Amino acid sequence: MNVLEKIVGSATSFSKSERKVADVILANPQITIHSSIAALAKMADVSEPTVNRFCRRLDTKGFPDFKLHLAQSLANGTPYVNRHVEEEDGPEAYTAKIFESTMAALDTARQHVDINTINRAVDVLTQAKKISFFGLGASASVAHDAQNKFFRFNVPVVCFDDIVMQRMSAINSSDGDVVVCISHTGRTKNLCDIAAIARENDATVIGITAYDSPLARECTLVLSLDVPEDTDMYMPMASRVAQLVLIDILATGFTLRRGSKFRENLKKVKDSLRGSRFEKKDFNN
Amino acid sequence: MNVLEKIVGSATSFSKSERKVADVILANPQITIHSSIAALAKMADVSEPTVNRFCRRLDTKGFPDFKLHLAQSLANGTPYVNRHVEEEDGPEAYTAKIFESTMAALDTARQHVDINTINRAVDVLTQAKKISFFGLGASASVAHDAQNKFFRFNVPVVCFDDIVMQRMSAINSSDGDVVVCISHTGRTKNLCDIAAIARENDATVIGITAYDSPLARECTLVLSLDVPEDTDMYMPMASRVAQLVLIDILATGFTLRRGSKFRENLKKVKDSLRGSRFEKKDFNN
DNA sequence: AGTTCTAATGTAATTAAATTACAACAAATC
DNA sequence: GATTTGTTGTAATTTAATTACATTAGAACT
Repeated sequence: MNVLEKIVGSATSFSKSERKVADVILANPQITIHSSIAALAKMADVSEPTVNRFCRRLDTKGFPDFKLHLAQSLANGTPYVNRHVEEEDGPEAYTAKIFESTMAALDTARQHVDINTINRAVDVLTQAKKISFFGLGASASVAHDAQNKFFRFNVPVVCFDDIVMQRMSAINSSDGDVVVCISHTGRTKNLCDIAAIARENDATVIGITAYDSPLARECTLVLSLDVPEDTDMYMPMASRVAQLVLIDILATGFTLRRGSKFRENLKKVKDSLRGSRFEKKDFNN
Repeated sequence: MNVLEKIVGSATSFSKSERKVADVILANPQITIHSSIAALAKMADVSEPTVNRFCRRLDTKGFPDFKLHLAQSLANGTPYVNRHVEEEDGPEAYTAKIFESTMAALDTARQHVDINTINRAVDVLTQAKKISFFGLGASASVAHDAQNKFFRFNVPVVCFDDIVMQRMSAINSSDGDVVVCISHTGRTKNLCDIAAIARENDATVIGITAYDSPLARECTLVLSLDVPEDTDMYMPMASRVAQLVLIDILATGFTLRRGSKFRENLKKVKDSLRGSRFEKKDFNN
């Protein structure tokens, strides 16, 4: 919890003089961080030790330390806020807002994601005989992306964005196979069925979906992101970015688990593209 | 520009002792902000005034002021330097690093993106008779995602991740058609060809690619993101997230341009999914 | 209402920290 | 090799923050 919030939060437990200090700080936080304890004391019309005591009450070591925390609060506060796009926004406004709310979403995702589950998912994936990525609608592109990452690892990977193929694939799965079901809401009936079928056939099912959703119930392992989606636009935006980052994390975990020798393989995959590309030097003349 | 970046940036202009100070600070920024000038001087094995001069060189009022700036830099959570995944990172470390470097990438993308071009791209897209999204490899999933967004707008949209189809589609394009080519490097030969073909057939070609790349040359409009990609993992990660956000921005711009009546259409598309989903109430009992 | 106790606040002294002025030194130039 | 310029450190000074203690205000109890 940042200091500014803490000041507001513990407002009731302040004494009269501490109140005065709090008010001055909240009114001019930016000035506060560049003031000495004497200047602030004068502004709040209290003595210097009162300011010092105020700082200590907020679990800081003293005034300088308090300023440090305050500075951090101020820096943190502004950047990543979830701002909604409004009807009258111009290109500048909506561009900024979408970038910022996406970053905000990633920030909350980072805080909510369960490292332990990620680790277990990586475990499961590294030991998989075959990995299947299933997604529908907007999540289909996430599934494709996942396939694009994991096929580089020289593991059998498939990706289906079609219920019929998914269903057939699920029925054919067996012990040692891993099925990754991707769905933001976790309420798509067909995908729930498919997860159930895969599990009945002894596959390990990893869900990249909402915690406490019907799909989550069907999964062996649930990777939940808890990203607040801006539904004003009726399109999945931030949630899908978070899903992709999660895929990146799983893929990274995978490569790290495999060790450095394996990483050379990845380079080979990348190098294989050379022929199909313009080299930088070709272009610079 | 934040202090950490500034330290890295002005690395060359430092003297020998200042270098020592910079190294110590970059290595333990968190410790630095809680140290006195004496402690830091000792760590860097220099005198106190040297540290002070170092602070002043970075346009701060002195050491305490420098610590304030440093605290703010750190607070942003965003990466400074060396947020790359290391061999020995555990799940906690690599998860944090990937989230942070992705957010950092979005932040730089936001700063570099040209609003004017975005606006023109939205113009072009709203007036398109048909929109085609082309991508190969990792960019294919971005193209799919774009299709998933734009088809909701009731405009003819196609998406191909296959050079043959792309080529045929490009040849058949005509005045009023918009082709969006997606490629991080902008050096994929086949895609450059396809962009050229589309333009020869009077289509407007929008490139989501690197500025100053062969592909960029072939495009009518270039949306450049300038995201520094961490190539350690040999996989496109941050760049692709930035591309997706850009797609979100274009889609949002599109809906805003079309006005509020149009937005009701979007809701209808979303509502159409209802039958295929578990309702929240169904699940809660 | 008066007394006593406790908590809150301020004053003054102390300590710690940062900055300045200046001297010594190293490296570069003539 | 001398001189100049720039860099670094030592010691003195100044400034800021903290502590110890005294005072006051307010609450609780007689």
